[in-house]
Amino acid sequence: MYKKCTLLVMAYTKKIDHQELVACACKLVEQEGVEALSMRRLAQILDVQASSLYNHFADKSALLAEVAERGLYRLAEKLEHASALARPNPRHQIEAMGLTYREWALQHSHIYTLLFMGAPPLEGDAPPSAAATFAPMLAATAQLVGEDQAEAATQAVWAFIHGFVTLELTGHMQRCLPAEGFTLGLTCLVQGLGR
Amino acid sequence: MYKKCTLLVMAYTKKIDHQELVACACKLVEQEGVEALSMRRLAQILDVQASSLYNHFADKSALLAEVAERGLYRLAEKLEHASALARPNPRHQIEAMGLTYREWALQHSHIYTLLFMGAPPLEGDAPPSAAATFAPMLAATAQLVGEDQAEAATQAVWAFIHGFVTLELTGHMQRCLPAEGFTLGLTCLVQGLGR
DNA sequence: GTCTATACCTTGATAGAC
DNA sequence: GTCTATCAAGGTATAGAC
Repeated sequence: MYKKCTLLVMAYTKKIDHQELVACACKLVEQEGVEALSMRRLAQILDVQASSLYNHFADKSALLAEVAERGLYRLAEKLEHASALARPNPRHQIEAMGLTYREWALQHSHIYTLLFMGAPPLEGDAPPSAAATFAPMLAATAQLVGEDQAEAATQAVWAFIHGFVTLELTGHMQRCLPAEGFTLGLTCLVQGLGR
Repeated sequence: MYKKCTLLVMAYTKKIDHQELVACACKLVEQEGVEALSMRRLAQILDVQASSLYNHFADKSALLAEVAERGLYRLAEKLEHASALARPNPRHQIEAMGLTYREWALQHSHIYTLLFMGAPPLEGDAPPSAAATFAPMLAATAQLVGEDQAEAATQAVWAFIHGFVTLELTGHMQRCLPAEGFTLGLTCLVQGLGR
């Protein structure tokens, strides 16, 4: 009797923790990609009805934004760490960040795709955690080419790394061992920038 | 009477020309992107029922492959032309191809997205028109760094250009004038490769 | 070769009971 | 906060009449 009563009282009470929800969404995206993340699928994993999810965020895009931000912070941490290890030589820092960036992107391909291969960033023009991601690269390039050209140099280095990674991820660069072109290009680019 | 008879005879006869169909699909993708290309939409534009389209290709992916191949040939033509104009200096050729590539990609953003930002190429590992696209770049890099490193150098240059273009197309590089970082990076990369 | 009609799937999101 | 039930779209593809 008491048990039954307890169960009835327990019905329709909190089952979802927000952090757990986002973590689950991250995991799903990381393993199967953005297109695998549907309300129904996510609800099924959390053992909940799809409509219940809407009590925890406005719509799907809000959830995806949280997933993306989490990923971006992870990447930023890695880059900062790599840069710190290679200090104080800016060339070494840039090359180290490049290798780290590529490694992370290949290991978290679906998250990376969500971050940089999809639609433009949701917010106006200044993502919240984006600044932290590029800060170490900006610092290193500033040391290498001066403050004036730091932004352009960062763009160039980022473009190269991002381009290489995305070509690998989309399967457009399977011939020959890709790492060769990567290190060659990164070295040459840094060399060219540094004079 | 005769008129009516003629109309009846004309009914259920050929309305779709294959070339026209592909051209229409190209136009639609070029203007509104791949996701805008649905069987219903395409049929509506051609003033035909959606099911009729299946008499002209097996499925949607076959149609998309035709659209992509057409675009790739267009790009290949542009690159070949740009390279020819800048001969015989390989550095000038590479830089010219880079500028042309970027220009074409930005002008045909949706086609470019279809070509290089989506799933891996459909065929096993050797696209038909891909070779033609990269031939001039391979020739120029071979002249610059030798046959041995030509492939790696081509990968590096391609990665840079592709990366820059895709970051522009996805809106991840709107701050500051992007062309600055592009020419800077391309010049430095070519410079670094050529010694 | 085109037509009508439809089967069958997916998705995001909402209303109202509890 | 969760539930059931449902809406409103959208997609690819097929069967069979003409």
